[in-house]
Amino acid sequence: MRVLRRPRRPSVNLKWSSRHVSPMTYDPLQHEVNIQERWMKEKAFRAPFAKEMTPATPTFYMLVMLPYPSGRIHMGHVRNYTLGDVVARFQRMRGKKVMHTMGWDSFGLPAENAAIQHQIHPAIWTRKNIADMKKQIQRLGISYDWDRELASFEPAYYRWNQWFFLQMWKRGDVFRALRNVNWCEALGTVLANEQVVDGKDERTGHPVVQKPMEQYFFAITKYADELIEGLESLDWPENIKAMQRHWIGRSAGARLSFELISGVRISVFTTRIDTLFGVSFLALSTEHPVIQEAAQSDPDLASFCQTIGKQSREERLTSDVKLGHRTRLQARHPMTGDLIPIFAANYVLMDYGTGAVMGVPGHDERDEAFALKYQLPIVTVIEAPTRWEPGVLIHSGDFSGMTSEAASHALVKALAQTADAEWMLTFKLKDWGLSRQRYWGTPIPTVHCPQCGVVPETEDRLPVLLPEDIQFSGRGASPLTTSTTFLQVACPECGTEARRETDTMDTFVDSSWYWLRYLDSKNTTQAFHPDEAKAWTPVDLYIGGVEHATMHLIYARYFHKVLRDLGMAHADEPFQRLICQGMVLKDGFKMSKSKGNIVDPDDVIERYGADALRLFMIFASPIEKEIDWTGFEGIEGAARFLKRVERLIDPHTPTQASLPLLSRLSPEEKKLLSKLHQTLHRMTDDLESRYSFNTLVSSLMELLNSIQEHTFSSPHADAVRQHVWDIFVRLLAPTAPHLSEYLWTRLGHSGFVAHAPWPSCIPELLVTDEILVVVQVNGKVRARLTLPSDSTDTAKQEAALRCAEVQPWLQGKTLVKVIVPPGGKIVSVVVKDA
RNA sequence: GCCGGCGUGGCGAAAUGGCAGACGCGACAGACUCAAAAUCUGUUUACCGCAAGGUAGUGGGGGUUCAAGUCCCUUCGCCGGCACCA
Repeated sequence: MRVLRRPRRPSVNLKWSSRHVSPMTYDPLQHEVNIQERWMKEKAFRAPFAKEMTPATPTFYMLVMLPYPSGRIHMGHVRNYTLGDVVARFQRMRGKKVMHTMGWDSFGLPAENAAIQHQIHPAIWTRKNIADMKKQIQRLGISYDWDRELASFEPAYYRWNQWFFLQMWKRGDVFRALRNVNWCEALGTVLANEQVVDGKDERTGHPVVQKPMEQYFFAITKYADELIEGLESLDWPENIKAMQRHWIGRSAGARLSFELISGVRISVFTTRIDTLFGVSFLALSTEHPVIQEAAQSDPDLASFCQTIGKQSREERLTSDVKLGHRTRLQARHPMTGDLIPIFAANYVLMDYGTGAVMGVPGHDERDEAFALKYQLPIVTVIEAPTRWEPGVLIHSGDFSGMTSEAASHALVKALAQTADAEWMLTFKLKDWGLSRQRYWGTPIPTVHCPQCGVVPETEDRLPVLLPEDIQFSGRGASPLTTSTTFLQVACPECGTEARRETDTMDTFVDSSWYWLRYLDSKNTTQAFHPDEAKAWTPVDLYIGGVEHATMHLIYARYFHKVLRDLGMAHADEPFQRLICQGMVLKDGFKMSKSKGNIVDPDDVIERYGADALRLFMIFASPIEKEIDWTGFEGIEGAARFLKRVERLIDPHTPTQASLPLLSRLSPEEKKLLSKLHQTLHRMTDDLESRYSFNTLVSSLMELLNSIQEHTFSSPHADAVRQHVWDIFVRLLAPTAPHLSEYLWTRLGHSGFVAHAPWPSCIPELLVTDEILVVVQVNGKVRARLTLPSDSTDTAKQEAALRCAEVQPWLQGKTLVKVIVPPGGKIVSVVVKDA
C-alpha cells in the first residue's frame, strides 16, 4: 500500500466549511528531503558555544547514546533518536539553547574482524559504515548539530584518551597487575569474552584457557563508595539504580586474621563476625598466596590447584559442586585457641574480599554443604528463627547472651590487637581492566624501556598514532606487533631504544567522555574547554538502551568524577536524568540478521515517510517498554493521522485576523478552544516533566478529532481556525517535523516552525463554563451532572442529592455523609440501611 | 537463590488514589462508488434486558479508604539483572 504517495483527492465529506478544494500537493518523500536540506543549509540546529551565551541563558543538553557504526541503523536506533529529537525540538521551541548531536563509537572488534575476513583496513570499513549510517539517520530528520559530529577512531579524538590516561597515571589512578585473559593457544592470541563460546573460540573452535597476563587498570574501586552514594541524587529509573548498586556490591563486614602455627597470618573478610565461635575450617582460594606457597611442597595440593585453575570462569561459576582440598596447614582460633583445618576451595574467589573465608557451617549454607562433604563439625552458636539470620549468641564464651549486633562490635574491639580485627567495606566492583590485545583501539601511551621499565609517554609526543602497516591474520600476538614503524621508540625518560606498548584501550574509554567532547569537538589544544562543560553539563536528559545500565553508565560516571577531580568537569554526576528505552522486537524476538526478521527503517520511510515512522515509534508504546513490530498496521494508522491533518488544514486560507475576545465566542468555539489549550497544557507537562511520549501523540489525535467535529461557521471562524491550527501545528512539530514545516508555511508563517515559540496557554481557557460532576453512592457511579463550573461544593452536594438518578438509591436509607474531595469533580454519598 | 519490574478488551495501550478501557490497530455494519481503494459515520469488556437500565470486571486471595488498576499484605505467572560475593 502506498498511503501517502500520489494520494487522490478524497470525496469531500468534511464538516469543515471548505472554501476551496485544491489538489493535494504534499508529497512526504520529496518534501522531507527538501526541508532537511534547508535545515542543513541554514544550520537550523546549531548549538552555541559558551562564549556566545551568558550564565543566564537557558540551556538543555539532550544526549543519546552514540552508536557503533555497524553500517545500518535498526529500529532501536530510530526509537532512541526520535525520542531524543522530540525532547530536543520541544526544548528549542521553549526558548532554550539545545545541545543535540551525534557521533560514532567507532573502535572495536567488528572492524578488526572485517579486516581479518575481507582484508580491508578497519579505517576504510569504518568510514564507509559511518557514511552509510549517517545518510540513514539524516533521513529521519533528527535535529542534530552535525558540525559537532565526532568519531572516536580519529586521532583528534583518541589522543585525548591518551592524554587522560597520562593525567590518571600521574594521579596514581592507573596501575599494572596480572589478570586472567581468555588465551587461545592454537591461535596464540587473546580473545574477548564474546568470542568465547563453551570454552572455545567462536570462529575456529580452538580451545580457550585462562592465562594470567600483565595488564593496565584504572582504579575505579577508589570511587566505589561515591559511585553508590551518588545514585541517590540521580533522576534515574529505580531498576537501573538497583542494577548499579548490585554491580558495585558494597558489603559491610569485618576483617580479622587467623594465625597459622607457622606464624603466618591469614586475613578473612566476614559479614558475620558474630558467628566466630562456630568456625570449623578456613577456606582459601586456590590462587591465595598461602595456598600457592604450600603447594610448592605438597604435590596433591598443587595438582588440585591446577585442576581448578584450568576451569574457565564460566565453568567455575556454573558448577555448584563445592570442591576442596585439605592442606597440611592449621590455624589457631583467635578466641578459643582451637586448631582449625585449612582448605583450598573452588568456591572462594581471590578477587573478592581477602580471598579467604572463615567456614561457619552452622550459619552459612555454602559452608554447611562444604562441611557435610568433608565431614567437618557443624556448631550452632546463634539462636534465631532460622539458622541464617542474626539473633542471640550461645556457646560463645564471654559473648554468649549478647545480640549479634552487640557481639559483633565487642568482637571487633576485643580482637583489634590480637587478630587485626577492624570494620571493613568490600565491593564486588573490580578495577577497570583497560588492556586489549587488539589493533582497533586507542594505543596505550606507554613504552617499555630496558632501563626505566614501563614509562608513560610525554604529553608533547601525543597522539601515539595507530600505524597503517599492519597484518591482520587473526592469530598470533596483537596486530600492532607486526608493525615495523610502531614498535621502536626512544624512551621518554632516558632516550634509550625502547619498545612501545602494543595493547590498546578498552572502547569503554571512548564512550566515557564523548558528551564532553561534543561541546568542543574541534578543539586541538584541549579535550574540551572547561567553560563549555560549565555551560552545558550535567546532561539534562540521556536516553539509551537498557543494555548499558551497568558497564557504560558506571564507567562514564567514574570517568566524569576523575575529570572533576582534574578540575575539568564541574558536576559530580554527568547524567542528571536517564531514560532507558525498551527494545524493538519482531514477533517477540530481537531483530537480528541470523533470524532474518529485520525491518529496515529505509524501507518504511520509502513507503510512509519519516514523519509517519517517527510518530508511530513514539505512539506505539511507553518509552521504557518493548515494542513488538507486528507489521505495518500501526504505522499505517500513523500515516493516516498525518494525512488527515494535512487534508483538514488544506482548505484553510491564512488570515492575520486575531482571535476575538473570549466573551464573544460561541459556546462551541469556547469548548473547542478549551480542548485546544487543555491539550497544550497536558502536552507541555508530558514533554517537560512526565516524559510520557505515547500519550503525547494520543492527545494530539484527540484534539484533531475535536477539531474535525467542530463546524467553523461563526463570523470570526477564520480567526478561530487560524488560532487552532497555529497551535496544533506547533504541537505536532517535535514529533512530525517535516510535515509541520510544510503546514507552518501553509498557514502563512515565514521561518521554521522548529524555531517558532512553543505556544503559550491562555489560562482562562483551561476552565470550561460547565463541568461534569460524578455522583457516587457507596462508591458506585449513579449520576453524571453537568453544573456551572463556579458551583460551590454545597451547591454540588445539593444538586447531587436532589437529582432523579440518585434519589432511588437514597430511598429508605440513612445518609451517613457526603464528601466532595478537592477538585470538586466527585460527590461521594455514603448511606446505610435505615 | 537474591534483587528489580510488569500482569487492564481480539491487539498496542490510557487512567498523576476520584467516571476503568481515552487514543490507535483490528473486526463488524452503514454512506459514497458500476466496483474496489481511499474517505466519512456508527458499533466493538462480559453477562442479564426490547429498552431504560442493572450486575460483574484491571492474574488470584485478603486489607486500608467515602473512593483502589493505582496504596499495604499474601499468592501465582511472565520479563529483566545478578548469581558460590563470604
